[in-house]
Amino acid sequence: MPLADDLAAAGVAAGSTVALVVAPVGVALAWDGGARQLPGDVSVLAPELARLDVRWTWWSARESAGPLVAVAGRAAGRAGPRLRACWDLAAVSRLLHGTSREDAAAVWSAHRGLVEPPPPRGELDLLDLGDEDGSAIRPDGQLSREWVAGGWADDLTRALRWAELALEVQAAQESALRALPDPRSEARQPPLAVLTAYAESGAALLALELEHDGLPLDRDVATGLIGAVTGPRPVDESHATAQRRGRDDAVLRLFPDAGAVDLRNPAQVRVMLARIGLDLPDTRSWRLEPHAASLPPVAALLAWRKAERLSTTYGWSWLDRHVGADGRLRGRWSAAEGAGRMSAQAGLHNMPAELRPAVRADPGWVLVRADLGQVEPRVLAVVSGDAALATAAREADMYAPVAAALHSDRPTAKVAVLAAMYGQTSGPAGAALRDMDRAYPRAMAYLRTAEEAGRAGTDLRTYGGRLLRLSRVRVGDEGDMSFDDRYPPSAWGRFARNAVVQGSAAELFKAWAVTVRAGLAGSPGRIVLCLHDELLLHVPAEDAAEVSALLVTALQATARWWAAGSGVRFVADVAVGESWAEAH
DNA sequence: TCGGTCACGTA
DNA sequence: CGTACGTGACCGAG
Repeated sequence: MPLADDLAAAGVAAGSTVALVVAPVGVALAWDGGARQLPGDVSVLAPELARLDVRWTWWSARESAGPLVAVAGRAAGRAGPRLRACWDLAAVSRLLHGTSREDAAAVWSAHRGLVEPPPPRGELDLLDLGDEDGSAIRPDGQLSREWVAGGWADDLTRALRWAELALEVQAAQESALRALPDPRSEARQPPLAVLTAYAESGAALLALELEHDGLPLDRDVATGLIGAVTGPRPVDESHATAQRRGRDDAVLRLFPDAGAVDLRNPAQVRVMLARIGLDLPDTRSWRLEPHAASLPPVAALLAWRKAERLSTTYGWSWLDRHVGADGRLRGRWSAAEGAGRMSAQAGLHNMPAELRPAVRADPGWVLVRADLGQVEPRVLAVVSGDAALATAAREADMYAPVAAALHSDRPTAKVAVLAAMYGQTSGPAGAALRDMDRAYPRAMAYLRTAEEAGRAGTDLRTYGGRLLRLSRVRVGDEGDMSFDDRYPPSAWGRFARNAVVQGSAAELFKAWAVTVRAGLAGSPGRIVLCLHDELLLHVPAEDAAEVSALLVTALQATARWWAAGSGVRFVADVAVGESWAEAH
């Protein structure tokens, strides 16, 4: 009997939650009131699984969906069935509990309210096993270290137990999310936090697909761009050294007595600059910029820095390490980092704009780019419930009405809004900030509340329910506090003020992205890059118009539930081109 | 070999 | 002295 019919007969309704565990020997499914063991290779089972209309629950997309994503692309072809709705316990755990780890041990301990155990290491230590007796849960309530290390994969009976535990965690996570207050001015079902869990789970799956599919990059174009800055690809190490020397000398010649100054050593550069009369606290480019016009050596140094950046971070070794033979740039993706933004390695998120011409569609395909306009101030209008700011956010350009309300010009209005969200304390925004307080009191109060929570060490949640852990741990008995080591106390307030806006915007963005992904089902087009407020899609040329429309309708559909009742409008700018640069 | 600092790319 | 992120070169401690 086909699996779909089997599950239907077993009472699994469309859209219901089914836990999925993928083991080498087969697949285990568990749902409320039933279970199945499906022996066999996942590559054979994958297409049928992908066609089922259920919400897959897995410990993490990487563990369970990884094999399916790899198989679906290969076996089913580019337009084959894709996994649909899911519930990613690791992603939701990060949302609900504000933890950073995604291993099952951390997910489980957060679920049971236990101390987070040490992260699993590569190899099992006998000491780890303690008095484990082979069962999944230890006497102390933690997950078995053996199971966490992959012991669930030994046979289908264990895989099924692993699926049943996933089902338990899912139910607890969902009811905890349902218990959170719905922040929308028009509360609806399902609650916003549950919808956010769906989106965060989908984003974790999307992250895996981004890793698998890669970003199309034309090696020849990239070679031309890099070569124009650094010279031709060096044939050996001495050639590379000579190229570097040539670039260095062109700068050093312009400084008197520069001699053997190492341009890569900021201390030496600072001394060198002092000799031409520039006494600066550091040598950062924004400090040098004002002197570039009057001092040719400084202009040369800044140009050198740009070239050096390209040759070290985005040069030949970058190309060799991260671009595959198939012309795809691949790096590891994370669906939620810190405040909740996606992040990516291999330079995918910080590639210099000069290299964008190298991001090129395959022949017969195009890149469709869409970015959200003024997303953070619009998000602030939604999350703070500020009626006046929401009215401004009904416009395509919301800074125009803000400028009118502040009796200022548009640039000043923009700086004032950004300054409020980012916690800027100095500069020319001061007066405009006081006007902001008068015009948008609820938005400003919302930000101030977040800042005070940051300073006081009180946990916060984003609009979608992401826990921002701001509480400080008491370290010594003298009461010295240590928060996250990254932040000095002076920055805690600014961090929190920004995190509630940036994190909520990231939730909207991911909800949009997974809606777009769903809209691409059955077509060969793919999302190939997520960049905080920008999506880049690789699609057949003949699909360009349809996909462009999808990007807009998906945003409207997302905003309907995300910003329900706020009146805030979200806008996207869409463009099509052969390259990323052209699609701007 | 490691962590800290500086620097800089993107949003 | 606006926030977030990832990356690489250099330095000094171990």
